[in-house]
Amino acid sequence: MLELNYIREHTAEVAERLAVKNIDATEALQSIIELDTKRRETQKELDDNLAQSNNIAREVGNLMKAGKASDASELKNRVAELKVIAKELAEKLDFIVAEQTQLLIQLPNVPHASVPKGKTAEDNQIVHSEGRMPELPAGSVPHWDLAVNYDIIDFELGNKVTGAGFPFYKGKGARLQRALINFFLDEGIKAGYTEIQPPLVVNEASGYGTGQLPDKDGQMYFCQIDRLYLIPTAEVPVTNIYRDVILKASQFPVKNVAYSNCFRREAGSYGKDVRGLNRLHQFDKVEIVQIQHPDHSYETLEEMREHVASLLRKLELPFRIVKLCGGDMSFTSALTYDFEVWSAAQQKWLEVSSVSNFESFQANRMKLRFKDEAGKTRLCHTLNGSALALPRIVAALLENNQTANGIRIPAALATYTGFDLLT
RNA sequence: GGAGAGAUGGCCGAGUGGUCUAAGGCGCACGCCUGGAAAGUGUGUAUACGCCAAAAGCGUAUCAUGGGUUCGAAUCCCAUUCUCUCCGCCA
Repeated sequence: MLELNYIREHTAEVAERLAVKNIDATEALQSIIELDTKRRETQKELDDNLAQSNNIAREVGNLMKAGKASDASELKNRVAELKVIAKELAEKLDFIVAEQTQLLIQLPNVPHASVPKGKTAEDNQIVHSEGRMPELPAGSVPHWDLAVNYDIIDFELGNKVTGAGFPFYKGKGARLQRALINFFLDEGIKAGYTEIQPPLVVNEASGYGTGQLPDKDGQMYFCQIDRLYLIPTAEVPVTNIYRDVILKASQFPVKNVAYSNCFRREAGSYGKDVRGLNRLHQFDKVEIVQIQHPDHSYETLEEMREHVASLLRKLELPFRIVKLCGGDMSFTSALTYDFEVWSAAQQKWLEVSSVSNFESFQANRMKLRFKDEAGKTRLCHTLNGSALALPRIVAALLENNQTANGIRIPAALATYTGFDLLT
């Protein structure tokens, strides 16, 4: 949620920057500001009314104590009158605030000044490329075939037991999953992150805190009877640790790394993009989250970007980094780098990580603040990134490293799998 | 799931209808004292919104959350959430 004061003081600028995300917010912003004026007027009236009531109640108390109860009845009536007005004002205020919040909560984050204009992924900026795209031997196949040939991932079984998008990992496939999770976590810990094991379901307040609600309501699995959501990413429980928290400036940067299953309904997805591991309803991901002083969040974004790059380097995967254009960015982000690995058999780039700075957008929703040097309470900046999401990494590892003798496992990972050739 | 008890400021804890912007203690910050430190001592110590050009100041709200009773609620009533104890079930 954007900060109200900022909107009030930089209305034109906010509208301009939201236009980069292809959002015409002029009308919404206008309404928000009009509502804000009304809100303040109404609150002033209400506060004054309540102040009068409080004063009279105090007088009544004094009269009672002085034994002049009869003198108080006039005053009691006066408060009764004030109360009628107060009730109306309170209802009016609630209504205005609800309307304003509704508008505010639907407004996306403004993109950073460096974000390129654009509508779709086509307009994203490639900012870095690295690694060699392998020439695959004749007879090479995509990972969904390798999964069957080596009996390591069973999609059919997933269909039977649960449904599409919930595969079983078996034998060395399961071992490979576990190896990747441990590798990613260990690398995170080495980089100074504290490991967290979060709950896999969250309540409504947490969904709002990180911005999944109300924007992505239909994309999360929902457990009706307990009103809990299955997490689409560990970002949600981990960032919400800091909901309603006031940090000390000395605690920056807060660095957490968490492995979790992620659940996504992916409503509306179809076609060949969902083949094999390309898009699943349940998948594994290690997520890094940082909370930082507003003055340093962009340095932190670069640091996180470098961390993710180092992981891909160690996995010997060719990758590129793209800076997302306004139209392709998420609702909550101010600046996002996507990481894509080259999937040699599919002959395409697969997104494996998204590293974002949310500035104060999430912090404002969550009331995540800190005391600055002057003792003033201010909003923190939050950042997160996948480091990394497993399925597409597995797809690329299997495809890129297939040989006549088996699938080669990169050295950094072989320590964890216990084998350097998957046969 | 059943029965009972409870939820107060960063923490502990007092407070069962009016002076509660909540006693007392701990912690923390700053000062005094000291050669320095400890001890001692003094002062301060929440959040949000609003009024104000701004600071100071003032107003309103907040004692788990949401309603209600009352001129007046931390205190009484109702609902919800959470915690603890006992019983049941159970990885």
